[in-house]
Amino acid sequence: MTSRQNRNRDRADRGIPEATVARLPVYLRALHSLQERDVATVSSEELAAAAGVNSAKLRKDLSHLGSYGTRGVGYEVEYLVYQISRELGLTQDWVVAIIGVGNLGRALAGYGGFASRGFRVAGLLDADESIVGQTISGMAVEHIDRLEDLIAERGVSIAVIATPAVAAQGLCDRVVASGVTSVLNFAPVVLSVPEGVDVRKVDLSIELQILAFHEQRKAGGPGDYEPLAAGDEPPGTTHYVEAVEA
Amino acid sequence: MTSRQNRNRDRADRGIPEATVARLPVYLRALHSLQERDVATVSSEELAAAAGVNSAKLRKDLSHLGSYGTRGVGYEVEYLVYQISRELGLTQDWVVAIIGVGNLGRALAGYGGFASRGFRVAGLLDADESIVGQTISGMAVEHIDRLEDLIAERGVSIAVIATPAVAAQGLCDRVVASGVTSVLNFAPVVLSVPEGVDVRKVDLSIELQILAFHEQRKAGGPGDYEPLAAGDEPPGTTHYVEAVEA
DNA sequence: GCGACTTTGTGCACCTATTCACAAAGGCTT
DNA sequence: AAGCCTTTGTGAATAGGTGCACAAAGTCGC
Repeated sequence: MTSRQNRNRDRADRGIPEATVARLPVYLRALHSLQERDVATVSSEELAAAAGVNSAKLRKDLSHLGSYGTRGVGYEVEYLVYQISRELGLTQDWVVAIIGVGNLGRALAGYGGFASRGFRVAGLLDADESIVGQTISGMAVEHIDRLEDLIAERGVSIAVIATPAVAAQGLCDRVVASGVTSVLNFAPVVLSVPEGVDVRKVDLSIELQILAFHEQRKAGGPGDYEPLAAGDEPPGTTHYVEAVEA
Repeated sequence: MTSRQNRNRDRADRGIPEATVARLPVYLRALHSLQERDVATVSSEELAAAAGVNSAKLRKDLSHLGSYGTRGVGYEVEYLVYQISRELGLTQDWVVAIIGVGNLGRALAGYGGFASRGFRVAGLLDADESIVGQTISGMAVEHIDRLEDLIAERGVSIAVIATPAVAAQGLCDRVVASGVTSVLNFAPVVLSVPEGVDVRKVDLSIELQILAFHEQRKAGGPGDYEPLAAGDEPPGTTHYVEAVEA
């Protein structure tokens, strides 16, 4: 029934679940690492272990792309790499601009994982005159005034915002006004954008806070020792605030 | 029924959904920003807008902590800040070690969002002799050999791994062996840890890949133009691989 | 002190995601 | 060429998360 000829049509093309999309890059990385070790074939069990998920989930995820496995054998690594890459859109080049060249921007500019997966950094921009003109990872930092020109000239399709929080929304607006519809935001603010623009957020401190929550739970949880009897505290007293505010 | 005296007991203490936990830090940030503007009271509608979620979700999330709002009025900002901080465990100090002092490690070391939310960076470690001894954000970089000592001496409870991929698992093992049960991993690998240890992953390139997927969908999606007739490709041919491998 | 108005907290229905468990499929051995 | 063995792909059950819509609760003006 599923001959190799019509596999592409068999997959439910327009409906890959978001949760699956978020895991595909993880599978892809595991597959690349298998490729480096010259592994030609992998079972769902092995690949799932390498990706840190359970094997049923992996198989269901892959089944959304089509039937790329062989029963009794497993998946052909190379073929699967191609199919996932294609589904994620990594077989084409994406032009990225990095806005804000502080430590984080520098880390991003030098991150090998971008270039090797179809992402080409075409511009580094900053507002700080003392940074503009510097060469970072072989690329000159340009002034933020040139943002709109640069997006248009170089065909930027993804903007990475790595600026302080206060600057982020304004820059996001400019970027969106220039036609960019995908933004990766590292600034600790919620960006508001018009319909049709995708924003993904990476927040360093949120992850730490989630860890702290679980760590606290392991140690007994809040309320067990009641650091101060908060429930009896009349609102308006302020002394508890200094515990969390720098 | 819910007098202020027994609010703490009213909340369903041991069952805060994971999805809620992940949003609490976002609410907290929005609340801090309201505090700075001297706003004393906020409705679920307003706070939800500031946090970028819908108001029913916000109310349900907060209801998991207890009943901290007043019908007809809203939530008292200061009180809510305290309750969320306490639930997340931010009223106590967390001692953090940053392992790997490349650009990313530096960015993390200098990130203000840590210090101001109960996270104290107590050590910066690296294996590179030319980095050891340097002062980053007012703190001397120490040699990775001192990892175990340092964790024990300073009571490190959270380890942040910001090293190249190859080094990450080995360092993670050492950190876990020293008793750390919370790890924040920036290296692009899946870390395996024993039961009881929490790992959270932040992956810069995965987020970009997810954006690329959606960007591609906006432009018509894969399969619409069929860059090459992949379904008809016999497995074993390799020319498509160079499209995705650096 | 009362009624109108606002806003919370939540029951319910829906949707998405996860996991189990197994029939169907394919390869390999004899 | 037949049967055994492995592993996929997926139906069905379960769990988890979201959002609507509204009753309950509380404030504020008069």
